[in-house]
Amino acid sequence: MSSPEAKFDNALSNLKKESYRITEPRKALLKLLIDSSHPKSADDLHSELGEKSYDLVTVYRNLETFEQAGIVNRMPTESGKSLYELNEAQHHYHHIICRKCHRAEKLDHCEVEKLELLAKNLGYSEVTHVLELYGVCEDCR
Amino acid sequence: MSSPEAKFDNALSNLKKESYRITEPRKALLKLLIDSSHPKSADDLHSELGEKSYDLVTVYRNLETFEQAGIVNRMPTESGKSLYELNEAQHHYHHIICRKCHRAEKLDHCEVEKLELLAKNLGYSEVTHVLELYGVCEDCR
DNA sequence: GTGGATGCAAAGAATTTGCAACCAA
DNA sequence: TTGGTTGCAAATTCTTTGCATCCAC
Repeated sequence: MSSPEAKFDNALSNLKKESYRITEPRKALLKLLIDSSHPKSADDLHSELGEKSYDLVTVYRNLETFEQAGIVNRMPTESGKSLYELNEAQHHYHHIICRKCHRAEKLDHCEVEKLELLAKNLGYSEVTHVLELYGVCEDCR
Repeated sequence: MSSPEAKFDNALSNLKKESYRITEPRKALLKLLIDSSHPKSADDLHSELGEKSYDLVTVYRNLETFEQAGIVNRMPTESGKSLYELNEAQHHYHHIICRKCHRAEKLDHCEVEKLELLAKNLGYSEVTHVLELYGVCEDCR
């Protein structure tokens, strides 16, 4: 588990590796993502940056850039909007998302390897998966 | 494993149980869903009904009704649109979806019970999950 | 200086809502 | 008959695109 500073530097070097530029909006977004305890939507991130600071379009474009640089993961949700979180390559996990308040909480463990193997045996390549659990949290009940 | 006719009758009785009415568009949609070998989008279903037969809005509204009656499952996908499939309570499975042609194929097995238990222990109720695998199929490679 | 990045406006795609006409029970 | 259902139009929500300006390298 690395420090926020290390994560930040690591993300910057990933960007440089793909010859993306280091800009103010990108640095601000990265810091936010690194400090996030749970996955957030483009809109959440935009609000947290301060509505007027950078355009929502810039947030979307950079999240896409980050995804391509392997810095963040995008996960589509039941509600139709996507959430983004830092890609912590070390360990793979999923979330339980509250249907009411939409907060997401990490769940360690992932047992999907068997299914991925099955898919590969069926002839699929570049296999990945999206797994999210939904429920109603104590506070919302 | 029940026959298409049995599935149809079963779906109708589910609708009646919740005092939803049996209408032509609903019957047509149910038949389509029962005959579907893979999950489909609202738009797919609308096209297959014949563009002009029933309104796309009606398809959306009825898919939502079906979901509430427990007749279909809705699954959000990577691309942002949702797919619908008949809810076959007997056995639970997931799909591998091709990133190029978007066809979905069933995968038997599901090992997510452990994660659901974890979520319940964290205080969540009504826990369900969405799991989809993505890859590129042989034909698209 | 030059090509990638940004902001603003506008377009797009999927889905939802309002309301009058309609029809299943 | 009457309240659920439908169709049409329009609104919403999330996300993407076009284009002129700007700035990181």
